[in-house]
Amino acid sequence: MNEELHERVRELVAAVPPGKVATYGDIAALAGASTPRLVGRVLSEDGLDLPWHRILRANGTPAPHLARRQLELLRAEGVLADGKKVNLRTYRWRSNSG
DNA sequence: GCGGTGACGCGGC
DNA sequence: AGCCGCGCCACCG
Repeated sequence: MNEELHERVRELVAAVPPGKVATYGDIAALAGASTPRLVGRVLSEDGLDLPWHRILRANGTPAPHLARRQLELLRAEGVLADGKKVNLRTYRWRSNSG
């Protein structure tokens, strides 16, 4: 595995500011990963020391097994969710042109 | 090398 | 609103 890529992901995830969120696809693209799945894999290994809760799926929903946790932590940062979905148009880190 | 798996994402029905 | 298939790729048995 490319440890550089691994670091890139960590850096990017850590770069997401409080009150904002990013998608796996965004992180993957910025990190240069060929697939967003790699992002999830990295977080599953070292996400413990990262603001992993700021990473959402492309539709604004968190991962099912972390959904409750995700939304709870985001809520503490001011990121409100509609049920299980977060309005990326409002909270997405950069690229929120719309 | 092969098949199954998974913090994903898009298209089709 | 749910279900399926494909692409993608490292990890595991």
